[in-house]
Amino acid sequence: MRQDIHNSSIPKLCVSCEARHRGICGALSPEELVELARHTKKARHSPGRELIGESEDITSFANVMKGVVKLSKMLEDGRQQVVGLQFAPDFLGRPFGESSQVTAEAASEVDTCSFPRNAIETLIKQNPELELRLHRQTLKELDEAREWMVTLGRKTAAEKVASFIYLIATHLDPTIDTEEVRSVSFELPMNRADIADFLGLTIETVSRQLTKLRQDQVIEIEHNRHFTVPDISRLKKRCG
Amino acid sequence: MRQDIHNSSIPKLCVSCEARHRGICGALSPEELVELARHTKKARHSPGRELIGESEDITSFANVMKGVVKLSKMLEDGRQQVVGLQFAPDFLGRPFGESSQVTAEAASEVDTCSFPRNAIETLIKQNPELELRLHRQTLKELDEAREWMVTLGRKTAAEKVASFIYLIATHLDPTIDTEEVRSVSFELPMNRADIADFLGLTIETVSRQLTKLRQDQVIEIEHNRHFTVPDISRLKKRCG
DNA sequence: CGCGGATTTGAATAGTATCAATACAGGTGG
DNA sequence: CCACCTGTATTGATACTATTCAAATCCGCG
Repeated sequence: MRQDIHNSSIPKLCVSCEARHRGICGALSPEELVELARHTKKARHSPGRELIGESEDITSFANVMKGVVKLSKMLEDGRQQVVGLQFAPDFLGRPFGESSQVTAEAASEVDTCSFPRNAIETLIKQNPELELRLHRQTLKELDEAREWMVTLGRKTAAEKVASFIYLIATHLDPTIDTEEVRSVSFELPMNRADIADFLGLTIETVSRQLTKLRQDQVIEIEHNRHFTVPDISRLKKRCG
Repeated sequence: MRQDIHNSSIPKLCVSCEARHRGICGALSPEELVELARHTKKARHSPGRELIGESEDITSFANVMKGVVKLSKMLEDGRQQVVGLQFAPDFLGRPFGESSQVTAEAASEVDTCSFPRNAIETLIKQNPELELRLHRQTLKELDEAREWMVTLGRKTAAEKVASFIYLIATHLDPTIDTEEVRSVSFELPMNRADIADFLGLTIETVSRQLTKLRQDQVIEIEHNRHFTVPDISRLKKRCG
């Protein structure tokens, strides 16, 4: 747990929360945190649990505290595309009361810390730094979306799958330095169907490409979900 | 030209500019407009002209006043993906001094109205409404990016090409009502190679799909660039 | 141990890319 | 005015990648 000089003045709820450092709560003073914490509610969600419905009015916002949330869109005939993944301590929800146009769903087990829309809107009005953080988060999501557009539009199935594993590995462990040879190990926060929907492929193709990566000893897989990448730089070379 | 009550107090430059209505300049008071106009420079760019280089420091921002700007990203081996299109009166440039990670290039003939980064940053500090408009623009770009991710990841070549024509038609003429049968006509603001890079296809595939749409009388094409869509709703049905 | 869902593997097919050739439009110079 | 040239777009034949449909295997769990 990170220690601050005045931890005592900070809500218990917030003391060990990453959102207070890298997330939007970093914009808030201890007093504002106390005020916001009065309205927050922590919750745990199982995989598949829908957090925000497509084009649904958003009545509350949330910080992702643990796990991965997938944002997806669907075509009328049922084809689905995952358009974003939110990791802790990302912010979930859309400012300005516009409808979101995406479905947010827990991909893995997810913990959130949610607060009513008007609580955050009141804070935005009195603290411009908060608005700035929200804008930065939007810019980050835009960058990630565009980066992924390159993957969707221009990479082969093999490169897509490699890129996906690379993305997950680097997001779950932000300390990864790709320069030095380094081994990483992690639990995949989603199933093959979600991966396929993220990559614009079928589950079968995803599976085949995973098998190929395993045969080439770029990755090791145990129990379907536990991945080990013995040499990140070798994985990165496969991302195209 | 739109008329305002106090047109006289507004810089000549701005009087007939859409950015003052739907763009970011709408956040500015006449006095602020005057101040900003002191530093602005109108410019015309030919197709292919690079406006912002990838991961280049951005020293100036701009409004797109006419034409279409394409935002693209490239893989090391030269594969390219167009990740966004900016129409008048969209804003071009990135707040917070972060590098942009995308290349902005005039797709058609483009007119811009540009101003130095510190001019806009000064205005942001004194006018929170401007920051809000920029945030909204970012949200709009994020929505468009995600919408396009569905197209890239989940649509067939035929649907992609139909979606592209639909996108261009609706952006060039925002009054289009898809409910009533209506004919639209427009100049494509980009060549086949750009379309292919936007759709994640090859030029040959784009061409074949255009031919098919023409044979099915969903579109008419004259001189390669001039498109007519006799019935928008029929085009929309092909977008998947 | 056996069931059901998730994942992998296999064979056939469809869709898109690639490579090559042709057609077209716009501009140039005789 | 026409022949020519150049860059862009279309069309054709073939190769290859990813999908589809089907079957087998693995895994967690009662």
